[in-house]
Amino acid sequence: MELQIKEAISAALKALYDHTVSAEEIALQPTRKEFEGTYTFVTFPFARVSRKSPEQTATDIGEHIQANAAEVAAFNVVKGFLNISLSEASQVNQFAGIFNGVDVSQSAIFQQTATGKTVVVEYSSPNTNKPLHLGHLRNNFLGNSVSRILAAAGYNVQKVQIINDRGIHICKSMLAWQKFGEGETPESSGLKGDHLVGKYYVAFDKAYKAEIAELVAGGMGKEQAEKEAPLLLEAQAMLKKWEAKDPEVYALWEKMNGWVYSGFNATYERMGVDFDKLYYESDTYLIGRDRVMEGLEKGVFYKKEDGSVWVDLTDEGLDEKLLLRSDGTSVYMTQDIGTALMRFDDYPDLSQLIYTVGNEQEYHFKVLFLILKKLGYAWADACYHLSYGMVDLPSGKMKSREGTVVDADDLMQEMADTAKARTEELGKIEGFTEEQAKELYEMLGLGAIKYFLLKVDPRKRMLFNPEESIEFQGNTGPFVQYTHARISAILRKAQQLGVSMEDINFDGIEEVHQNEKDLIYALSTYPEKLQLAADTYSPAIIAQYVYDLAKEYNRFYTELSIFNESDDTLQQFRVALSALTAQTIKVGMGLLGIQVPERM
RNA sequence: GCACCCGUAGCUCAACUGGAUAGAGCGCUGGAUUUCGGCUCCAGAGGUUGAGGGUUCGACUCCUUCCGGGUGUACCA
Repeated sequence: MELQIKEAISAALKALYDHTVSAEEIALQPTRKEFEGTYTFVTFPFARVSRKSPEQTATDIGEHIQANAAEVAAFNVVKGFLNISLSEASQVNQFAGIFNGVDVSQSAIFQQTATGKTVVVEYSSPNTNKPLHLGHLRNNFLGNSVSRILAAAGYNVQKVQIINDRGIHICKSMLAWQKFGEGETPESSGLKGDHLVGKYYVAFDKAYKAEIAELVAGGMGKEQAEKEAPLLLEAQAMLKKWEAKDPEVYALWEKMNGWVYSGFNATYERMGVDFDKLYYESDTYLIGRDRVMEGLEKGVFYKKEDGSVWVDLTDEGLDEKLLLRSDGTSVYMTQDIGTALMRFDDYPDLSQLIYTVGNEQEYHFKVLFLILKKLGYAWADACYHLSYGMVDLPSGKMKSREGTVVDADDLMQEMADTAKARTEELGKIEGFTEEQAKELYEMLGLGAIKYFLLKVDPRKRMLFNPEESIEFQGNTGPFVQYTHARISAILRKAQQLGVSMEDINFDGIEEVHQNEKDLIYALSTYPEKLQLAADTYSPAIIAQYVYDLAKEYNRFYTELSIFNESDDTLQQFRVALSALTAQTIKVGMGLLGIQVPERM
């Protein structure tokens, strides 16, 4: 529809002013509510070629397309804005075109052509020393949703993560467990594995602080105390033993990481995210080290007197960056080089590698991509840092040492509990089994938190307000879910009454209500919203769209009755509109990783 | 110090990438159901888009200078 209008305008420009602009280059925008029309064409830029005022230009074009394009029923001009009204028939036709039959899942708006390109999306990538928190939730939901969006837009998507399973942090937990744990296990304590390990990470920190205080009290400087506290030295010694594959340390490391993984897996499952492939830092850091050595031989990097290896990025306006320590051990950057290489080895036809990582690491990725380029990898340009803002609490930043971290497991449970309370109060779930009810609470609770975290532009820092996040009204996940449940009730009733969506005589529809036009328009924009979301890696576009669509439907719903409509064809038409709206909500929410219920 | 990001209604967020009188939600005030699910819908109040200058027919959007907030700049990850 939009394309036809664009073509008509393109033809008008050619006929009136002998000015050639392809239809694709014509920009249309939706007409603002206060004016009559569906599409608006801005003529200011064309006053130059028409050599007339913008108003006159708009009028001329309007007259031309009204005369030549059947879709155009009327037009009006306000200043340089040409507002185009579509004919009733063309709007019904537009819907008929996208409705595409009873199986709404096969609607034309969901048919995206495959790009044939493979994209890898990395997300989550936690450290293995403590449980997941609210920040991880934003990361996971964002990465997972972007994966779904890209897949829907026709890409072959692979979801991966790099697990930071080695390093001083895990040694700290291991050491504390050894010292204070008394053999405690997830089974003996009843704690989830990741929470158990996290408990010892905290225990380490506490004991370490105490040691520092003691040393300082004994007259030592604070900085020195922080470096020389016995516990820290022990942890460092343990890391060296690990690198030397000391059997005892290695066994402990495997045992405790195992606990963490099973804890993480339970959390991921509840979150509804998954991965196609896992990378482990303990596998990739050695590869990175080899490549750094190669780069050194090629003269891309240089060595200082103490043996440490550096890259000089001052020509690019950045600093010098360390790649290998003087003792030959690797740093974060080293392993990231290795990880990138492994991925392009694993996926040779990879057209893009997306890193879902917080914006505090922007500098790191800038450097990483530059290094990869300097090493001569042409695919360095295919790397992209999907950078997102931190999640703040009303009290400020989340700080683990102040105990203000919002735990992922706790939060999900809280949301499900709230969903339960709301449903018991207001829900219509008579006849649900206990299983079904539980499933619903999960769907609503998770829907609320996912929607809350995804509706904000990923790049922006956002505020997590606990009270607001569990709200079920307004711009929330449950609001959209409710709309879907509401439509489902309509569709059930239609089926009961034998109102069929088959063989609708669209030609028999003469008058379409404004609410119906608005709804058709909203449905028709799904493909472009999806494309925009894919291009900008922004689930927020989809969240906004789905919300607007739900609101549009609710307006339609209050304004027009379906089953009291005496015209059978109109009744069918409205049921069909409802069915496609429900499906679009379902698909759109699906892109956010949110399920929608039939009843709630 | 230097680099990057952000600043929009009381609060949380939008604004189709330069277009009309800057829109939603929450909260506040007032309305709507002989009708299919009121977790809904409609209306009202609420703005110098942090401030100034510039480019443009036209600026929340681009340039510039300030102000305020954040992040980064480790032989940490």
